[in-house]
Amino acid sequence: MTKAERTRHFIVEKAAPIINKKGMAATSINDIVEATALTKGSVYGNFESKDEICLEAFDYLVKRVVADMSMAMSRASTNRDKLFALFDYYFNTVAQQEGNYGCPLMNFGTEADDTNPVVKHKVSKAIQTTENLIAKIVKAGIDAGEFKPSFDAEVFSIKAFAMIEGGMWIARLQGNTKQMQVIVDALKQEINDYCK
Amino acid sequence: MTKAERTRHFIVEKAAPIINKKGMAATSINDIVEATALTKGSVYGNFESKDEICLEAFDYLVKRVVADMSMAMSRASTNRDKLFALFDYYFNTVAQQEGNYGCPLMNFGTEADDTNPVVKHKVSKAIQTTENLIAKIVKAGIDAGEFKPSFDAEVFSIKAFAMIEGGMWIARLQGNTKQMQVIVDALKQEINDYCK
DNA sequence: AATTTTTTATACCGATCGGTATATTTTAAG
DNA sequence: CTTAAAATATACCGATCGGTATAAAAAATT
Repeated sequence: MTKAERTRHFIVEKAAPIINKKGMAATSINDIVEATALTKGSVYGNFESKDEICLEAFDYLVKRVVADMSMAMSRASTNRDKLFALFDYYFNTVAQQEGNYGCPLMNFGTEADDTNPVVKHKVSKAIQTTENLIAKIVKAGIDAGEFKPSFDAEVFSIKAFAMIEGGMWIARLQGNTKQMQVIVDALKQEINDYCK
Repeated sequence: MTKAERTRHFIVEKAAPIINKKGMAATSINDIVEATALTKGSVYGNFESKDEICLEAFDYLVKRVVADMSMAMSRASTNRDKLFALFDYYFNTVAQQEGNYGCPLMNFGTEADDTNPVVKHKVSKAIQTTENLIAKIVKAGIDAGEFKPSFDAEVFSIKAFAMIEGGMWIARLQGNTKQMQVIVDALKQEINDYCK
């Protein structure tokens, strides 16, 4: 790992939470310079443009969410518990307000949808990946004889993901997790209803 | 209605869709000057700051959504049909891509949640109002003997609103309404299940 | 250790940002 | 029609924007 690679990574690490919080357009190079305690010349020696930093920051944030989520689910043995762990992960991250600036998919996606086709496409793919992940677990549960075959994996994955993203968005704006709790409980209830 | 009042309204009308599309921070006074074909002096003769324009634009957009939604629901006679009309309204607005830049609550809320407490509070109130509206219709349906008393109005309103906001967000990023259709169908299904 | 290459710091670029002072024009009151 | 008041246009402000040329410093190669 060369010095430049390490510095690139360092810059992304410091910039990502700021961009996730303030938005891409509202985050200035100066914000990043201050956060890294580097200079503008150093930043532009490692990145071609602010846009490139934003793209890498997005990838970094998504990778971290995926890693944390996988970690949380890995401890579960049944498919039911995997889904529960997934929902709990989302609930817990949004519940801990400290240093949590919301789901990067939501933040980057909402800003990019009418202005930044590259980011928009990245978010779109991440949405599909997450939904597929949920559907896959449901299907595995059906195959394992854990869930009833009438459990519609596609429909549930769409409903669950939309509800979780919507719920996290509401929780952040309301400043509490009351409604997110209702949503997670309802999703768990639906899973239990389809358990044999 | 004085000239100034008319001009204020005119500016808000022209600025609102731009702010909803690009975001508050990314929309410049120059964007508004161009859209209105006025001059900067004229704009600042009618508004104290860009912030004030953003606030009025938000109010304007929300009022329009509420008006359109009420109109769509007014044609329904039963509470079931009112809920159906509400869901169809959201589906139809997100389905018409032309000139639709997404739900103002979603756009303003996501940008404001970590940066603009005033807008954040406005969005928070609007979320509560919309959820209460849904819950109220469900309760009215129960009272009218239309729905089973086991239909939990609070839980349903939270689930439905989160799912619709999440669904519209997904539809805009994916560029199609496939998943929003699944969501609306699922919500209608749930209502029908609670119909007597 | 010497030298070449890479990385970082300084100083600056034109453009644009939100906002304002003031002159001109338009509107409304008498 | 006159005139006072309100609204609009012009020209400008300092600050900040993203980005760059170049010099100084640090790292890597020999």
